[in-house]
Amino acid sequence: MTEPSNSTPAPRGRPRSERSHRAIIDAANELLTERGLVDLTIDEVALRAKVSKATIYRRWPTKGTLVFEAFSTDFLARQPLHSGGSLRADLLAALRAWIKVVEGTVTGRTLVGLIAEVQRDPQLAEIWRERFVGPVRDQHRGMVDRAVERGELSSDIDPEVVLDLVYGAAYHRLLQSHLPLTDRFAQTVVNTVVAGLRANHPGAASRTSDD
Amino acid sequence: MTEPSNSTPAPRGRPRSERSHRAIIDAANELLTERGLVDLTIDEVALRAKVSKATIYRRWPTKGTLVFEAFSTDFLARQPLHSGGSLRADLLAALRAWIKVVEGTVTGRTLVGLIAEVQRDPQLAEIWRERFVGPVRDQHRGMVDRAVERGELSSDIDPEVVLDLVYGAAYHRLLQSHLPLTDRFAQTVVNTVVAGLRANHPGAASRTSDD
DNA sequence: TATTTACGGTACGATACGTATCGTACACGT
DNA sequence: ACGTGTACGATACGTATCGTACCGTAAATA
Repeated sequence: MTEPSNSTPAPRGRPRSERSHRAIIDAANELLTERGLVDLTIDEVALRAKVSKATIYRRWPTKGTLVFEAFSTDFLARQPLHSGGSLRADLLAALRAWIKVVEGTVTGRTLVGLIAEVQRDPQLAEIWRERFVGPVRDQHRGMVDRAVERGELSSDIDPEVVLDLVYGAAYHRLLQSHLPLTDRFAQTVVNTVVAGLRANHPGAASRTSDD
Repeated sequence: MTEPSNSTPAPRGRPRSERSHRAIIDAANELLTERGLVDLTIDEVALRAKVSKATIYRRWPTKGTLVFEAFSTDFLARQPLHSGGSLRADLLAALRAWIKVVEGTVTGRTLVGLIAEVQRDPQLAEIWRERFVGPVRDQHRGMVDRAVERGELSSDIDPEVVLDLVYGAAYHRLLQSHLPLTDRFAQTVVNTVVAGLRANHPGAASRTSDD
């Protein structure tokens, strides 16, 4: 009883190769760049990573979960926090950063592919909500919450709807690709939403100066 | 030269069976209800419609295009025009109608599945934009245009962004399913957007009375 | 040294796709 | 009536990809 009930009881047998893990993720990212999520096959990932298929399936049950891990690590690191100025400035900076990451990029293509995959695989959908939508929205909601704390916004607004308006509009253009994600679009979206919140909730009248 | 160059030159050979066409669409809709788009197979549609697979592929090149036709006929008929009152009233009525059609329904499931399919098949994506996104947006844009004509809105607003805000928020909840499409959500979305437009474009100050 | 688990390699069963072939059925024009 | 052109049902086929099973070997612990 030297180590009574530590979180990891005792690793028996041959441990999983961290090297293989990295090689798989790297190969997946390469193929994501070359072919996109739809035309990426597990067999090819295995070939590229110099790993057997079984080694991949031991770690990830489906293509979707593997791609999710390869994608999310990279994506989340590239979404910086914005809490410098006004709500308008914060939202605009965040939306611009998002557009820069997804517009015409491999990351954007993969994001779109994953959202499609999520609609087809309920198991992936759960992971998606818990490990992507949830955390990202928590972070974004912080911008709205801080505006309320500063007294810039009335406390009776619904932060969820604010996020749905701003990011909903952006995801809409990304997925339907009826119109491009221009900077003018970002400005109009943020200006309209922020103005709408102030007009409908006149509780906090201070801080009309922006930038 | 009795009929010089009529739009249809001359129907040679055996004509395509309208009866088979209907049977295929009906079978597809049945299977869409029972299994959903992902688990619908062309073989089963053929079996159910008492039709050979070749007959299906003669008309539709892929599963996506077939399902699109089965879906769109039904969906578009169930999206009535709203042009009775104010912009706020029109948008709210349209959004409520949309929610009623898609929330927890087979139609909603199929819509989600088609959007996913569109991200995987560029050929379907083109059809989708031309025959669904385009027409639906044209219709919706009419609500905004009429508000400008009535003098309720300034003419320098961008109608596209208005649609992206309202429907983008709605599609966002449908696809990410992080939160339900409640009636309160619909009200808040429309109220915020309309207020934001008025606050940012004070050109037209009349008609503040709603409903 | 025995046990346990991961490993690479590869064969395999299961689906579903979309195409091809065959002989038959149905339209039109002569 | 007959010939031509196309659609039809039936069905076989090749391809693709998935996820699993099995082999003997490698690397860790007890």
